[in-house]
Amino acid sequence: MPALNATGGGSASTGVLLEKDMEGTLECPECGSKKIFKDKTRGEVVCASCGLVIEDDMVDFSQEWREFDSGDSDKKRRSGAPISLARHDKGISTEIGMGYSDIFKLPASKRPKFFRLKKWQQRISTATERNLKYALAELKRYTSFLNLPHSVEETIALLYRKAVAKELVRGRSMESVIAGALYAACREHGTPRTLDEISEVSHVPKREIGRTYRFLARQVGLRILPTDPADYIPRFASQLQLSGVVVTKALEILKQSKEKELTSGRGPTGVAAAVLYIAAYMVGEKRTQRQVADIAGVTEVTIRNRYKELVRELKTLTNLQIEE
DNA sequence: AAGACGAAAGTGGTTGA
DNA sequence: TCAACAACTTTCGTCTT
Repeated sequence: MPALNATGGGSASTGVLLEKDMEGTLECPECGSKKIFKDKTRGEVVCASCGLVIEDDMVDFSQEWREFDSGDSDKKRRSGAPISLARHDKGISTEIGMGYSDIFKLPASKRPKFFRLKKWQQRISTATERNLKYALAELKRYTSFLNLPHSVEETIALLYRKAVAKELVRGRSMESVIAGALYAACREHGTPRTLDEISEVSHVPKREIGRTYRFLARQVGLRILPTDPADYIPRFASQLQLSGVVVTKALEILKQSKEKELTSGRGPTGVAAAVLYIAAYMVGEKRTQRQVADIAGVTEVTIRNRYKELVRELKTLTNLQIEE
């Protein structure tokens, strides 16, 4: 008879039934019973019928309890920041001597020891760890410069970790791998950045980023889909200080041109630029071809070519000349 | 004077033999 | 590996507003 509160079913029971999403997923390897309890105070998962401890040392991710003042926060808060892939240690390691305040809490005689510890901690970290630390700091710089959300940053970090694990970084500059991962992740998230933009922050040539990106995508098994011009439109529009009306109009035109197969095989930025140019013109917030071209990273000629095709093929636009 | 237009030649990347 | 190819760029002269 195991001494287990949960089996007793009595008042002293600290056992709780498994949470909904875990229900039925576990089965006692001893007696086959599906009645599994999670004992949060002990940090154990146990079988209700035979008492076997199926799992111990489980991590409790839940918040302790509510805090009402700063005193409470000291006493009760114990779970730190969430783990993040975008930090080299996932945000959970201890670093000796962060900041300066600690030094002055020590008596002068202990200070040399403090510095020695700090130095040795830096020395013993492995090469990959140091690499990751540096790489992710660099990544942070890129994402903040490009205004990318944290979710994208996490994806990039994950991709980069995969690349490191597969030794894909070898023979390539670290920057180019980050840049490639960034390009891939942005496309995955529907928040694409142009190669030009990425090239600018990373100082990696465009063709290098493209090459690394394709290589990465193949090795890690990402599906490569052509970028949708629609993903560029809101961002370009805001950079050109165009209203939402223009965006709506632009997306509408884009939809029509997709149906006419006018977008396939064309550079997505060029299409986005042309569609925006037309939409702005129609709504009465005209921008010059030069302005749109600069933002989109294409030339005026490309915009002209795209928009000539659009005007020729789309009935809704053929009266554009008449409107002038 | 600035913007739009279009022709022509050049560039970098993809594709298929 | 190489040539063919389409998309895109660069450059430049002309036209329009």
